[in-house]
Amino acid sequence: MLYLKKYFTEGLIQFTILLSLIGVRVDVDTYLNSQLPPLREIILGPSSAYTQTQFHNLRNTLDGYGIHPKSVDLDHFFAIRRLLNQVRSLDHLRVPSTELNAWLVHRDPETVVSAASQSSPSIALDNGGSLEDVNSPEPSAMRGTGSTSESTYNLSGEDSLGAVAPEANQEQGNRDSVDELSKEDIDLIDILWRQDIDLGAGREVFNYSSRQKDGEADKPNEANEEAGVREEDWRNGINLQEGQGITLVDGETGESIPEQLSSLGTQTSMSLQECLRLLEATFPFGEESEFQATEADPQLRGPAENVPSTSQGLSLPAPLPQSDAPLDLEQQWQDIMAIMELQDMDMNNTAENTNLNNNLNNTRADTSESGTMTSFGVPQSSLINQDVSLHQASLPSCSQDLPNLFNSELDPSVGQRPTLLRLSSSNSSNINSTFGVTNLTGLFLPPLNSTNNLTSSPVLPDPFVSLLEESMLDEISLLDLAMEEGFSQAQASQLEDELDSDSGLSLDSGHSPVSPSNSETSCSSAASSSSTSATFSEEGAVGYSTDSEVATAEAEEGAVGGYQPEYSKLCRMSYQDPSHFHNLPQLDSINHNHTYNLPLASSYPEQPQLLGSCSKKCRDKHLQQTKIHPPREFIDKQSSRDERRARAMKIPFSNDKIVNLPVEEFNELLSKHHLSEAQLSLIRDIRRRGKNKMAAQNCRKRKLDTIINLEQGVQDLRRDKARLLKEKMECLRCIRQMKQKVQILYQEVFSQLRDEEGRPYPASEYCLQYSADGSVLITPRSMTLEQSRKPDKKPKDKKK
DNA sequence: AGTGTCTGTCATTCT
DNA sequence: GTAGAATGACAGACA
Repeated sequence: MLYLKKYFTEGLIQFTILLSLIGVRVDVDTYLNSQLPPLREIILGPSSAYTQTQFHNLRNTLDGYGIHPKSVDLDHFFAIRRLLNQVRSLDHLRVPSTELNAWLVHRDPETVVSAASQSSPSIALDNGGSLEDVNSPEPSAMRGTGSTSESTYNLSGEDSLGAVAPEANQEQGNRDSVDELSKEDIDLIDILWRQDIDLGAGREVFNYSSRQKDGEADKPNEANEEAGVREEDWRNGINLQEGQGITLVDGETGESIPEQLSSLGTQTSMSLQECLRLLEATFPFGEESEFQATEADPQLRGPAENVPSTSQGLSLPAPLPQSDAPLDLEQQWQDIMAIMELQDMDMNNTAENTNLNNNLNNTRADTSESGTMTSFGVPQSSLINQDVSLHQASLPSCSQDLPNLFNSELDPSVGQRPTLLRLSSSNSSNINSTFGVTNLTGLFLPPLNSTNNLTSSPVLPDPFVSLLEESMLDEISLLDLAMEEGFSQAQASQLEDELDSDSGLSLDSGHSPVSPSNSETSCSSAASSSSTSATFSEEGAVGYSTDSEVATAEAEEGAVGGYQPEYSKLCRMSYQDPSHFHNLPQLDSINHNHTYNLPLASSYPEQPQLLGSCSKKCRDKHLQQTKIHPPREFIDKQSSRDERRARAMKIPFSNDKIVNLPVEEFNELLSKHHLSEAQLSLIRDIRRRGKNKMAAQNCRKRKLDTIINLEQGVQDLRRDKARLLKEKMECLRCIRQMKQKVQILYQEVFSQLRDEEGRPYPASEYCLQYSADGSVLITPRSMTLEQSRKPDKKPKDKKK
């Protein structure tokens, strides 16, 4: 059933995408500002970001059930996680992967092509992955958007967001009354707004709630005809809001207000908001300002230009300087990964259970704390697995609206909402290929984009863009992150294939940390092989052996028969301490014998301990073997080739002594015994080979240690890099804020300046100049800084 | 049958 | 000069 729905939904989404591609714009974003809470709840869940749910803790405390009774996906997620933890408790990394592909499909409200309405409820889609949930199913908060488009909060009264795929099993639950929830959410938002007012947040943050509160009578889904009017109104508001320096006409009251100030919203600090209010009261931003961002990002505006705009002739400035240059999406993604990884390391060093979603959430949380960055507000535990595949069908104006979506209006919505976003490693390439640039930047820099609407100067660099431009996380970063974050084996391997690692080291190619291959496996396999290799034909003596004697000796060994070299190897391998590599899951599957300096199997008295360190299966095998064969034969089986040669040559001391005795003692030992030349030669060969064997083992161990250390160094460097990137983002953000403040103050000062006749100075002819002593001078633009001051300029002290 | 891994061994260099 | 360590290269066993 789910599959049927999936495919059906896929068809719908593809159809919607097709519509958007041929110019029939399906634009959701224009709804976001006025209708945001419902839509937001559709996408991310009910507005409860301010509610302190214990959602985050549930992931760790519960076994996955009962987190959110309305969310089937969440239950599924926790069930997966529970199973995952169980599996991990077995020291196996097995990550069941759910896959989600979120498609952002926009439609043009004017060209009423409701993708959802034209298609049937169950939207099936996805070429690569299954669109399981875009809306992050919240039955109470959303209404089976897949079931009917009109049911989705009646966004504009007549059409709604299409192409949102629901969970099939939530359709019924999603048919709940949206009106009730909308109202509840409105009330909740209003309450929260009041709280935030107390905390100093501006009302601008809650445009929607204020709107709803002011006109609570006209709920979104009450009357379509009213909604049509209101839709037009808020479109005005939006577009004016987006316009730079354009006086905003309130959509409902018709008042001319500098609404664009409000677009700063939450991303500005309180002082800045106060400043904005001051500006709001002082001047209407009616004239062109030199600070206004004049050109929209071509990438962002491009689609909008090709499509009938909803702005009723008003421009969509969208000053997003970060998009001026085409971004390397892969770099973006890798940088994001790096930051996530950093935060993951910061929050949980053990971090075996952390996943990418947690990282995402951590990132969001951090940025939310920082106040001006993104504030996704997605519950940390709500994001389940690691695979997010956001397929963006069209993004005409998403870059402008998406910020708002994820900004203040979105924050409160996601507290309870299990947005099941997953980063699919299998779709990692899809992410790169299908992620719109604006999508990423909009996701992670929404507030900044919004502030750009007001006063951002074009020269202001977007921190994230510059960050992304400069940060080049290597492929190993992504791959290792995927491995560390618990990607499934298939996903990781696929990711690895995609990354086309050129590393000559194949530490983990054969085995995966997920694979249940451990020392026990090797032991058991060796044991099984030993049982099958009952007859073993010893190879001829090689090397320095003295040949005839040895040949005869080995002929005798053949008479003994049944030599099983696996057995000694097996038992010696049991000495290895796998915990040594537990911190490196990539190395878990390497079952080398790192007990290089331990006594070899030739030291017979140690065999019980050797076997004692074997696994149970190994010991059982050993007992069985000892029952069958006499001890002498067993000793032969435990012997190495040199030992057997030594025995054949009747060397009167053990190979252990031959190899490990100091030179003086060794020579003394040789002098004590009357040995033939062949025996002496064999002894020296045995000693040489034994020494070299240990040397080779040590050499390999050193190699491995070197690799481990290098890997650790890479991790450290990656962590440092991510930290530095984060710091850079913060710095850039602060710089941007400061510039904005300066610009605002500039405009405030400039707007209040009057010449002798009481007329304001035209901004096109005059500008303010700052002097070193803090004073501000107004000078004609034609004059350079070095030119003499004009006689009519008015120095004015500037307060900050 | 082909391939990758592990291990032992040899050759060589260096200490 | 010898012993031994270190290491690259090779081959056999094995999965």
